[in-house]
Amino acid sequence: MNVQYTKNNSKVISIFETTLRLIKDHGFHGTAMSKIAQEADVAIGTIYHYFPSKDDLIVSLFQYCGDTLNEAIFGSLDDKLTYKDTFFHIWKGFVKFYREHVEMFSFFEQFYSSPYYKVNSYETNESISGQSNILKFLTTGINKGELKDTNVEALACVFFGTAVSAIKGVKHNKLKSNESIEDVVNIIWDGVKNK
Amino acid sequence: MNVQYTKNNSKVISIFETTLRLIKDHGFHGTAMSKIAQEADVAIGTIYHYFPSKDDLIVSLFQYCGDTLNEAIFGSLDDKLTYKDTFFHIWKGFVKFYREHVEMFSFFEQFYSSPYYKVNSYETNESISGQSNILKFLTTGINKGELKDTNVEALACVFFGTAVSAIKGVKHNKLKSNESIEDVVNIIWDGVKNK
Amino acid sequence: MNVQYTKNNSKVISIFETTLRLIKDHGFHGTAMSKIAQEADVAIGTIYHYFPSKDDLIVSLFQYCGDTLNEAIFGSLDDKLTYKDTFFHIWKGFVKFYREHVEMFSFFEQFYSSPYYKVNSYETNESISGQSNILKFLTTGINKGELKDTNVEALACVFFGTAVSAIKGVKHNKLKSNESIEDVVNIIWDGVKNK
Amino acid sequence: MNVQYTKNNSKVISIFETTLRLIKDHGFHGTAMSKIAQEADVAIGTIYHYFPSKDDLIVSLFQYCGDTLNEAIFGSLDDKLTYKDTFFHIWKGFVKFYREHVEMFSFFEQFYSSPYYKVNSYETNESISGQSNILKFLTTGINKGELKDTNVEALACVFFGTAVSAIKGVKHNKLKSNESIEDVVNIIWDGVKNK
DNA sequence: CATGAATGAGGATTCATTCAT
DNA sequence: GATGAATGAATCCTCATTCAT
Repeated sequence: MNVQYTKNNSKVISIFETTLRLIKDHGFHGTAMSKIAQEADVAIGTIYHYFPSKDDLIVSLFQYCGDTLNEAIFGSLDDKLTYKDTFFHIWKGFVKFYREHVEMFSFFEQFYSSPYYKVNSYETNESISGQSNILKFLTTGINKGELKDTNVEALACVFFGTAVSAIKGVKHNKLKSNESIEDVVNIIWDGVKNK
Repeated sequence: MNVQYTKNNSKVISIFETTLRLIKDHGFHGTAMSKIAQEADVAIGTIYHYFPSKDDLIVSLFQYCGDTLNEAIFGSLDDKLTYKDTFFHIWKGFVKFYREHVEMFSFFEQFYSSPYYKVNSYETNESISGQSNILKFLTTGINKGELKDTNVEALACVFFGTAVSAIKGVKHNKLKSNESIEDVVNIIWDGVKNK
Repeated sequence: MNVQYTKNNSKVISIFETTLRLIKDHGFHGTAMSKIAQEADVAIGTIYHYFPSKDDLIVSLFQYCGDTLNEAIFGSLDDKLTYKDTFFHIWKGFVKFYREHVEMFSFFEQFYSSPYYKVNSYETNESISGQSNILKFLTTGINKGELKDTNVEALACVFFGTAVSAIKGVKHNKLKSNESIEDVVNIIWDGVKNK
Repeated sequence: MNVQYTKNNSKVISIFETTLRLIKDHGFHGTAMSKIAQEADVAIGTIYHYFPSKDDLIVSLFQYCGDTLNEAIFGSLDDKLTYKDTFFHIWKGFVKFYREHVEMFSFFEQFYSSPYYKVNSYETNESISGQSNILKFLTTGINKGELKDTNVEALACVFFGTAVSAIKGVKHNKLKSNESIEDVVNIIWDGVKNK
């Protein structure tokens, strides 16, 4: 199914959101198609009208979440900020987004650690979940001399790794305050910055 | 099931290892009990003789993996190393362990992002997967003035987040060399160290 | 499942009748859902479409049998008969019904002596299996001075006990003729009648 | 297994009593051999040492219960009582016995309405559960002119039917007092007595 | 487009029974 | 005699998917 559909079709949106919610609570395989239909208040046949299979629904949902994420983080960048401020803005935007969209975080987590991930090619996923945008941003940082002159992938590893870990920390109540989160960005900025 | 059992019972070990391998390739729910039995070369009933249910098997497996991990990482610490060297040793030990036990990494990933995680209490999991040991180590670092005087949880977040991310990077072929991994530790050490 | 369904759905009827037959021959637990599906010529899933579980099927079947029984016995009462004649009519109707619906008798016998019975409340069962109708009839008899002025429950005990016993007698070939059955009613009528 | 064993073997007795209790609460098929072993505090192998199969255990248990019943009711008859008094004594003995041995009543109920019953021949059962003794007693009554000159089977039907029904009545709390039970015997005596 | 009854392969679990110690 | 680990056939139930209306 083309994701464009999404924006104009309330049934599809309802299916997406319901699926997201159910997956968060019961996992992929604890979420039956019939349950989705029931909770989204559509007929099972309707889901199959839009999505050829459950796998297809999951993958489309992955697209849907990726779009939402990209929109939220890169849709609001301010050109006038310094590189450092942009770095902080993006990293915190990441964390903020997932704190506000727990189901999506949960979905991504499960998606990446499931066999679904293997089906789609790596590159595809990258662009979907905002990774390629960030890789570009980090490369720029190296070129401008703002970041250490190392392997971008190492920087990306630090960037994403800590972000994901921070979100989990919040989720499981280890990182309790916004302050703690601020601590984390400060630490990694000290790690990645040049000199 | 008592984990002690584990070490002296070849059938249980066989069940554990087989399950680990199957879960890595097919996910939790893609791994049928009958398949485990078949591949572990025991009868289905035998599995149920040791584990009341599939859930129970999974949770016991979690314990088993945690024990193995702890043994591997904290069983070989050298008292004479400097704090920094120990920091590098542990972080790299983490990454090394999972590179050598891909099935366990895969298992943990799925476990934490699944509903199973909710069953066990948070503290339990912490001690199992070596987290509490590392928290202690980081606290020591703060007290000795080796690490920044911030929230330990923030440091832990950086420590684990990057380690996990590095392992994934290796797994998905983004971080290709040992060098890249070295880059990551260097970056975070610069981030967490005092001054 | 709503029993109303029953009367207009040939699949449900087929499931009911098949189950009744199989239970008579092989008992509750000797009757596998798959067997029912097979013999009723529906898919297993279809049974589960109408009944959430085997237990639920059994309980619904209990309702179905109760309805059939009530209809048969109380659907054909003649107002003009004397009390005594009505007494004989009902008692014999009871016996006749079960002689003609052996599977239902067998089912009830098993149902009442099984743990299923405990699930439903006592009153419910009473009305289902025609007991409350008969209690009313006996009470009327006492008030009219046709029956002994004792505890209704004692009368009911005699009424049902002998009827059930007579049916079993026929079933196991002890009571061989209609005459013998007639003997039984005569005996109890002498026992319950006033003076 | 020969029932004689029974009287001198505490393990067998324990198995019997445990089985009886479990069957009362969970039914035949809700009572697993392993559960019996557990609760009777013997090994599964031990049960199979005494009884070749579960069926065999059930049938032996049937014998055991029958023996206990016969002993209780016919072991204490007083020759000097009148026929009527003996009639009352036996009928009430029946009811009393089962009130005091609910598990046995429950067991018999289930046994008779289950496929086990069909395995054993009719005559066998009769003698076991005290039926043949009572048939003799009723025949005597006819010959002496104490009872109506009808089919013995009809009398037996009334005798057993009401007794069983009375026990159930007590069990399910319909017949609340001893008085009510007395009412029942009085009613049937009026029904069966001569003239 | 939308519906939901019907399907049946597949999976978790139970439990009577065996047998080596 | 007694034990209990091991077995695997049999069972209940789930759920993705189809298709006639």
